[in-house]
Amino acid sequence: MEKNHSSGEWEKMKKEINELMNEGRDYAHQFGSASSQETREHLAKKILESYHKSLTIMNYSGELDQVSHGGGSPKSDDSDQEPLHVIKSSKKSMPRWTSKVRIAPGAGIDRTLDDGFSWRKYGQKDILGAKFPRGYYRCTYRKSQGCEATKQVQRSDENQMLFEISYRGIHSCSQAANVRSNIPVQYLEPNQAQEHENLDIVKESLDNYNHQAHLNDNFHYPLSSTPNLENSNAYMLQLSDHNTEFFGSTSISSDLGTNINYNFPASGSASHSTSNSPSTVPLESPFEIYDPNHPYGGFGGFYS
DNA sequence: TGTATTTGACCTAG
DNA sequence: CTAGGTCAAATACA
Repeated sequence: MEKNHSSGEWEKMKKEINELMNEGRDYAHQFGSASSQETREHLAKKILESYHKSLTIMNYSGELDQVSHGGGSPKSDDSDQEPLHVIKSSKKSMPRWTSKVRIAPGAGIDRTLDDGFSWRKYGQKDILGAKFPRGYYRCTYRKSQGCEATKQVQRSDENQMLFEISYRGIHSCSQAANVRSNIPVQYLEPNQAQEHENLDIVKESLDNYNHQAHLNDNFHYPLSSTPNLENSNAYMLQLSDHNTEFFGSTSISSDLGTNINYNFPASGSASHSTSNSPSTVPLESPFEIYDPNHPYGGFGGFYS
């Protein structure tokens, strides 16, 4: 993707965005240790505000020149999609966010990685520099309902109990209505690398974002329009209505320590979440630690 | 027998 | 050319 902004302008924006993001991160951090519901709600609002401002800046950031959705998805893969209207829903422009999921000693992987949706594995790939292969999953209902959602599951190198799950695309299948919170709720640990990574993504998506925001002058930020951000998914759905690329990052942590017998990826136990339980995110899962009902939890410091 | 997973080949962006 | 992402035939499983 090309960057269309003058470097001066971009630097300025970058700085502001960075500050706002940091602010949001701090709030998110506090959020993690907040005891009272009230405080958490307050912090959640602050978090949203910070990111709202960031988005506003991005939105404001200037004219967009030519669309460059050259990226697009390579394969005929997308061709089974209905014809697009204004903006092609390229893979790159799909909403994307990442969850870090840590498996708890007692909980099985299946459970831990079960986000309530049904996924079918369609590939696995060794990733350069990563000890473990990355698993590629797509929604089971892709064919029957044309659901484009996909996810990638990557086990962390250092911490074998940690999985990074990248989601892409919004579920348009019938499950979407049933699954309440497919995004684990947690705060993001302050992390330099993560910050940089996120900033890069901000940068990368900026053009796309601006362009699309431009096309949708009346961009409604869900902050006010969604009285109850029941979950981040709802949030994403809204954004996706505007074809806005954004990303987020949440990280789940829990106490752990022991090894558990796990055979990702070979045995495919990674995430065969045959959706029987949309209401999962069970109590014994690590997710419980961070009140899954909390409206804003999913922002975990970085959403984009 | 139908559905899901595995896995090597293939495709494309960078 | 390489690495990441996807396809699709073969295989496993219920």
